[in-house]
Amino acid sequence: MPRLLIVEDESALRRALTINLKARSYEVEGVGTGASALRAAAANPPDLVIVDLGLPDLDGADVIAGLRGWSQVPIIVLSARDSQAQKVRALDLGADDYVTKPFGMDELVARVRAALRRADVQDLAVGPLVTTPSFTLDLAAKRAVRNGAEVRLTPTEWHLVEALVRHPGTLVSGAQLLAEVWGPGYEKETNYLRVYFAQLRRKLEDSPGRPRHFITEPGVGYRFEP
Amino acid sequence: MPRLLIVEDESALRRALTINLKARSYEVEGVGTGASALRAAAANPPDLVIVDLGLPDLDGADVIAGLRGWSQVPIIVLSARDSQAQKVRALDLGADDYVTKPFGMDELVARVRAALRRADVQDLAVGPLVTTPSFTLDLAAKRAVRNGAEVRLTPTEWHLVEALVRHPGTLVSGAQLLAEVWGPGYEKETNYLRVYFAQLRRKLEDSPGRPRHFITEPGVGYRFEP
DNA sequence: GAGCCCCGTCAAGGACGCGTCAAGGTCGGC
DNA sequence: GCCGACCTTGACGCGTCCTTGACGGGGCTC
Repeated sequence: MPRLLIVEDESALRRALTINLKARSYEVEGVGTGASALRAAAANPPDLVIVDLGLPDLDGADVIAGLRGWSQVPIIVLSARDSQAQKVRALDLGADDYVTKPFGMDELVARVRAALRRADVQDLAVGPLVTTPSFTLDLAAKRAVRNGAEVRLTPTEWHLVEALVRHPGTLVSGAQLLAEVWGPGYEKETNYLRVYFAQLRRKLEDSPGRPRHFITEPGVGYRFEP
Repeated sequence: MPRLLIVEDESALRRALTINLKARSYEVEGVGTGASALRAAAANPPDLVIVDLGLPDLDGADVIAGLRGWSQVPIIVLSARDSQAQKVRALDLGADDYVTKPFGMDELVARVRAALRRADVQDLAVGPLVTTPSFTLDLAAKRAVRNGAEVRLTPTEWHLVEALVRHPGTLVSGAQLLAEVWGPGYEKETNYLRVYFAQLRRKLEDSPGRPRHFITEPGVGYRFEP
């Protein structure tokens, strides 16, 4: 479980980040000032640091320089959109990546994962890779591979796969899948599920007629078997 | 790949310099004393030397004099702001350029490049290079080369390339690209992406009709394939 | 064993997204 | 003030994807 250190003075945003990353089972420590960030990093070295460039005491760039003095830990910078110069300087000082505010949570998580992967840190948190004997799915990169060849999935197919794969081994009701992929109000359109699961099985299963991974539980819903 | 020798007693700064210059694929050797600097330069002549004037054993000026006794290697001096006299003396002794502390990394890199160019050292190591079988991109220097010829990209094209290339192999959503290049509020202007990717492909791809590096994932976003 | 329900399959239509081209419009340099 | 480079915007054709309907089969109930 990788440790993250978040340096962000705005407490609302810090809280939101902490909660969201903890929900993805990272270990998270949040601080509000540059000085405490350097102290915290020294006391308990994190696997990755997220730094806001606009801090009250030190400049975010000073934090990066301070860390880079002794540590190779990956650093992701949060920056306002209009501070191009600051951003460049942060990268020059040794930041690994940056995210422009405002940003989506999933985007930030994707960068965190990528940075940890580059740094060769074991990222056990909801790995983007889903593997079965028949195929491999990379949910983050939206890539599917079967027998060494890439398989193209349409957006709706991806959405459906994601909704199902998030609960491996357990059963998901048809209504739940419909509501998640097509939105509330589509709970009755079980047709969609039939059509799309047929396509998914044709694209991913070894013998679409006898699916081994996308399994129908008659009268109840569907189940993903890794 | 030019070799740089860094002479700096403050270990945090020495490390920061080393890491940052290595990141630009220079070969870097760092030492902390004037004596070891002269020894290192004699053992393995560098293409450029960066010297801090405030050293514990020898004065930085002595290092310059020691080098100039037998070598024309370019020398860049790091000096505190208030030591004007020291600075002049260093230049008199044969230093080529100086940078006043505190300095930005990009400034130092610029001087390094300039000094190497003046010294006619092949400076191939210009920053983060992105290479594909069809073309080469130098994001730092904003240069694109295809089939040996330089290709001009407009500012927006560079911005878009940068936003995409930062995640090689993985998918970037259209909204994300739009927000990063054109700013928040432009997430719906998918027109821009179509127009600009068409231009990029025409400028960089071998067969723009069948792009191999700037790939569209229909309904989702775009992907850069190195 | 007949009827019903649920599921899988197939095909056709229409909608949507993408690539392409071309025409204004804006900004900065000469 | 003119010219060129660049950005924005609209229109059009094409291909893909989503939706929808019909059909058939298997299992369960009666």
